[in-house]
Amino acid sequence: MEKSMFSFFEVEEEHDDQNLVSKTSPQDAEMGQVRQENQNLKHKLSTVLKDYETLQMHFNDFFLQENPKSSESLVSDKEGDGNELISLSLGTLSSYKQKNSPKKANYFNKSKEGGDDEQELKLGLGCEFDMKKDERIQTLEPPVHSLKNERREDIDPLDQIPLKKARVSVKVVCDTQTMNDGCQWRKYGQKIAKGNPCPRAYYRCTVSPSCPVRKHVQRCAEDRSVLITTYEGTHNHPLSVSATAMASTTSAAASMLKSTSSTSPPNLTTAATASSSTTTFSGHNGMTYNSRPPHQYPFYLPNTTISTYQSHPTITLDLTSNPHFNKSTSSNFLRTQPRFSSSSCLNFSSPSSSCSSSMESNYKNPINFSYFGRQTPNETFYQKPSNDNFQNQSSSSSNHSQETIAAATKALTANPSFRSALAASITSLVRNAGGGARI
DNA sequence: CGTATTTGACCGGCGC
DNA sequence: GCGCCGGTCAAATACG
Repeated sequence: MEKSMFSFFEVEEEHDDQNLVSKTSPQDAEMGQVRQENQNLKHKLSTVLKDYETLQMHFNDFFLQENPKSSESLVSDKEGDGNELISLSLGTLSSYKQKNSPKKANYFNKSKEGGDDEQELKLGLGCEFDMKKDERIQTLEPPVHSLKNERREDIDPLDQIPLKKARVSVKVVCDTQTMNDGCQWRKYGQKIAKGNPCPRAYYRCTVSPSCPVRKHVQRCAEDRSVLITTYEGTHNHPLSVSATAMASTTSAAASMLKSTSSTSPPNLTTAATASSSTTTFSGHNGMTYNSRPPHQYPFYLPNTTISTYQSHPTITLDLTSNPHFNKSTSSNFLRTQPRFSSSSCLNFSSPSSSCSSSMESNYKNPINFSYFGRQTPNETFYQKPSNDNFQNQSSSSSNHSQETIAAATKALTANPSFRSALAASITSLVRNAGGGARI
C-alpha cells in the first residue's frame, strides 16, 4: 500500500506539472522542483504512517475502554469479519467542548437544558485521538456556521473574499429522481439551469422546520445517468444514522473546503475570485486538485474537485467513474475505480429506501468504502453491475473489509474532518447492516 | 382535508 | 441601468 501511495505521488507530480497554470520556469527546473517536492512528500508520508500507527494504538486503547467486550483490535485484526472489524462509534462526545462555541440557536430546544451536549448526536468520532487542540475541537460542526464564525472571529486578511455558503456536490450514477440520503426533503422549486436541459429541482430539509439545509438535484447534461446533488448549509437538528453518513461526509468536505481556502489563500483565492472557475489538477487516480500542490492538502479525496461558482465555494465529490482516469497508471486500486450504479453506490438510505437493491447491497456488505473511490485489486464486484455483484460482495467482504479499513484508517490520519465523516459513514453502514440501534 | 408537488412570478446578485 | 440567471416564494394543483 505504501508502495501504491508512493507511486501515486510520483504520478501525481506529473499531473501537477502538466496542469500548472503558469509555467514560468523551464521544464527541467520545474521537474527538479517537483522531484524535490516528491521527496518531501515521501518523507511526510512516512511521518503520517508513523502517526497512523500511534493513532491506531490510541484508538484501540480507547475502544477497549469503551467496549471491553470486544477485545479485538479494530484495525490490526486480520481474522474477524468485516462487521467486527469496524466498531467506530458515532457517539456522543462527552469531552467535546466547543471552543468557539456559539450556541447553536436552532438545535432542538429541549436539548438545551443540562447535559444536552452530551445527548446530542454529534457528527464525529466518539473518541479523541491525540490530535492537536484545534483539531480536537473540529467535529463536523456545521460548515456554514463555521465559515461565518471564522470570518467573524478571526478574520484573515487573506480571507476576505466574499464567498457565500460552501456547497458540496455529490455526483453519483443514479436512476432514481433523487439520491436517497436518509434525510427528508421537500421540493420547493424547479428551474431549467443554463447550459443544462435537465431541470434542476430544489429541495429543503423538512426534518426540522428551521433547518436551513437546501439541496438541488440535477442530472448531468453529458450523462443523464449521473445525478448531481448539491448540498448547502448544515442541519441544525439531530440526524438519523443513515442521514448522518451523507451529512457528515458533505460537512467534512465543506470543512475541508473551508480549511483549504483558509490555509492556502493564494492559490484557492485565485480560483475563488473568478466568477466561475474550477482549477483542478487531475491525479492519475482521478483525484483532482486545485492549483495547490498536493502536499499542501490536508488529505486527499478521490475524484474531488474544489471550485467556485458564483462565489459559492464548492467541493465536488465525483462518485461516478473517473473521467480523469489516467490510463498509464499501474496502481491497482486506481485501476479498479468503480462506476457506481444506482444500486451499488451511495446508500445512505434508511431501510425504507426506494433503492431496495442498494439496501441489499449494504446488508450483505455493509462496509462499502468504494464510496470513497478506493478499491482494492481483488474487488471486481463493481465491474459487472448486476445483482450477482451482491453475492460477490458478500463472499469477498472479509478481505474487502480489511483492506478498506486499512485505506480508511490511512485517510483517517490525514484529516480530522474526514476522520469524522468516515467514522460516521462506517458507523452508519455497519449499524444498518447489523440492524443496530437507530436514532 | 392535510400534505406534497408543480410552476409561474418575483427577487437579488452579477456582469456588461 | 439593464438584462441574465440562480434561487425562492406562494398560489394552484395533485395526491392519499
